[in-house]
Amino acid sequence: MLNFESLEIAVSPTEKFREYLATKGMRLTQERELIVAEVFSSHEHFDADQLVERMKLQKTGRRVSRSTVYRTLGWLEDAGLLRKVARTNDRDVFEHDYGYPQHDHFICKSCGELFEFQNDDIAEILEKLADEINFRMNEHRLEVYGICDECSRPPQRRHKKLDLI
Amino acid sequence: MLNFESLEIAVSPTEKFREYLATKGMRLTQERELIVAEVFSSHEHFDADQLVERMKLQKTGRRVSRSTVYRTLGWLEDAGLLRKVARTNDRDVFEHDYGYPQHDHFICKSCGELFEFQNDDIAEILEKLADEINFRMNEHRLEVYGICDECSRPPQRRHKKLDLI
DNA sequence: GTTATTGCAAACCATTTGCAAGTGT
DNA sequence: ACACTTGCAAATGGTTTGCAATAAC
Repeated sequence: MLNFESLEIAVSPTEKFREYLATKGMRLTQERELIVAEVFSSHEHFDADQLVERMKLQKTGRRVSRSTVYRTLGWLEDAGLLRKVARTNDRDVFEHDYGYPQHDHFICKSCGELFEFQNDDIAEILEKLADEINFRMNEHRLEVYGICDECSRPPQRRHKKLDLI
Repeated sequence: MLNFESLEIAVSPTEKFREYLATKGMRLTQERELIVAEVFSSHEHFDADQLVERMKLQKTGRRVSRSTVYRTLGWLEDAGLLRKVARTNDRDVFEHDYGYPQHDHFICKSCGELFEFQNDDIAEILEKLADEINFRMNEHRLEVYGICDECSRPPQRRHKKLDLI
């Protein structure tokens, strides 16, 4: 029996989304396809508003409304293509959750920058702890707050993205 | 030289809040005192709305407005007495962050229940990782999602608090 | 043709804020 | 008198939703 699990990256995000939509009797419309394309054109974290802006910049004549962006983000999350990673400036921040390894974030309280890191030991510890209370662990979100290298340096040019993000 | 760090639990939450307020030229009013008392009367997690309700139930004639509750929550957070632990049903969820050991949570996606756990190894691993990128770590938030023991049992009576919280 | 989808504008809702009246010193 | 606070009502701002027009099959 073939192990399709290991093949998942072989399917493009768009294709995976089409499959998800199919299970809901929904269609992969032009708008949805444009959104998936834009979302997966970069690995950067983003929020709904930023995505709306990026959609406006697309050369395609097709305009995508804010409502459609919001609705589609929800489905992309359901489909396992995106996940919310944090909340910055009162906005949900998304990142790719497909074809992208599990990881967590250091978040600079000064500039708001996110730094990804990956560590298997933590997941292992969690498995063990979950087991003790018979908790069926699915996933986790780990945000580590502090001050990043750049921001902890003497007064000089530094990040200042807190209200830009 | 005395180590005051280790004495912090000796000061009551109210007293600590008074000290914080003093540094800001602010007063510990009756309203604020009632709120701190209510907040620290139980170790349960809560959101602003729940606290507003609890304030209404207090036998004191003194009524505390929603605005005051919100404002005070912010200062309690600043003062290090409370911290936001999660977001449930679009609301910020708070818990004690004073005289209470660092811990994290298992969150049941079925019933919404939070289960606390405590593990030093994780913090240790984080310290090491933070060090590698020269990140000055202050604190972290770890939420582990999954299904709790009770909810993973066969169809029977079970938690159903998702929209009650 | 029928059913899903879009964009718009309005609704929602937790949280914040302006401000006049109130309170403590 | 003075400076900080409160409660109210209104504003904010991200996100959601109702609905008539539109597009996909």
